[in-house]
Amino acid sequence: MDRRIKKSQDAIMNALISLMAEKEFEKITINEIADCANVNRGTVYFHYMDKYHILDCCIESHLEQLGEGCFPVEGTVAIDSKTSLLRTFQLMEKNADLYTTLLTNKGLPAFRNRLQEIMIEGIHKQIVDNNINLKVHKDILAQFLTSATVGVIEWWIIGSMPYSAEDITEQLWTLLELNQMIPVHIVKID
Amino acid sequence: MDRRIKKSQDAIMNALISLMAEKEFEKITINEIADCANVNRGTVYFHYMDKYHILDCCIESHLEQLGEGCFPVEGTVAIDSKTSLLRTFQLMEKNADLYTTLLTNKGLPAFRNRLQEIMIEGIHKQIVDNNINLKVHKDILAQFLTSATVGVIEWWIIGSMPYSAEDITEQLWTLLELNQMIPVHIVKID
DNA sequence: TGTAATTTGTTGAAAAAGCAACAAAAGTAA
DNA sequence: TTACTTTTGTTGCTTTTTCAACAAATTACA
Repeated sequence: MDRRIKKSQDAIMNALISLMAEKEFEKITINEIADCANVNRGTVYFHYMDKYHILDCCIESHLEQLGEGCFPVEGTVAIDSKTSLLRTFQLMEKNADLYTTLLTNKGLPAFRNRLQEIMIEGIHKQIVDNNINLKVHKDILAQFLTSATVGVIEWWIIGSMPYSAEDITEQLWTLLELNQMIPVHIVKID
Repeated sequence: MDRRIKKSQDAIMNALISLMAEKEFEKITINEIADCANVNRGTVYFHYMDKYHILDCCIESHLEQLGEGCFPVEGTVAIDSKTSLLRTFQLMEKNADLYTTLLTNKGLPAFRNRLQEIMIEGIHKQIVDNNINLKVHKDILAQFLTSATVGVIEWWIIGSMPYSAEDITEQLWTLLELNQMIPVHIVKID
């Protein structure tokens, strides 16, 4: 890719993020974004339809980075191993400001939703791979586990990471394991 | 000025400085500079003749900034007041890494020389303005005072600023005052 | 020494970015 | 509401930047 494209897009997306840290997304104008990115307004329109499009690309870009950094399996942010989960927490810890902004800006569950969407793909595979004999429907369990996980992640990052990445991983992993096992135990007891 | 020009030039000059912090100027190639600046090699040649030209521009640019930040009188880096001197030390303290690099890179007295050149202009005016009745020729005194001052600045910045900007200013100012007075006293004693 | 690998300048064509100007839309305030 | 200001998209044109390719010069090294 032409290095000018990457430079401009990076500048524009970073500008949006840094503006979102200061003010509500709806109150941000294309002019401000262009100024903050030190880029001509025309350049913004050259790459993006509107600010919602920029936000989408921001989210995808950072989810992609999160995926690359944390998971060998491409295209999925899944909980397919304990160390993957740990790496996820560590990467979010490192860019806490960024993710806090993406998660807390008023009236914008976009990032949260996308994170959950992608995670649910991964967890489906995970459940299949583990060949767990379930009494609970797979889709229900998947929804249950991803909601729980995303919820914990969100709570942890917004609350200024009250535990270390290692601790939170350990605790969450225990819960995830427990919840994947419960159906098996029930079967055994029967 | 087209914002692309400023962006490219800034990137290229910063690249040179950061490379100079790592290795000898003579061993730096245009390729490295372009890579480090994240700019096409052609862009470097579009703005500069060669790496010496880049270095010149770096030096001028930072001397200009030093002048703007420190002296109301434009175009001169002069010791025309105690607070000006203090501001000079403070600005250099703030960008100590940069100035250390410019002053210490092997076999490159370019910055030092330019600093002295500019300072000598200012000190000439200073001497005239003060209407000091001198037994010593003006040009000799100017050379004497600028050499001394630049020497102290260089020693201070390279030696990791062993005194605060305030302290070094106070001490140096005392010496400068003394040396401008000496001829006067001699006259009086006579 | 001689050969290979880098670096250097330069070129031309294509893409991106800049800028100014514009009408339309949206927001503000009297 | 009406005026006024700002923002929004869009357009045409210019400049900068990129990229790839090239021969010449320099450097590395066997």
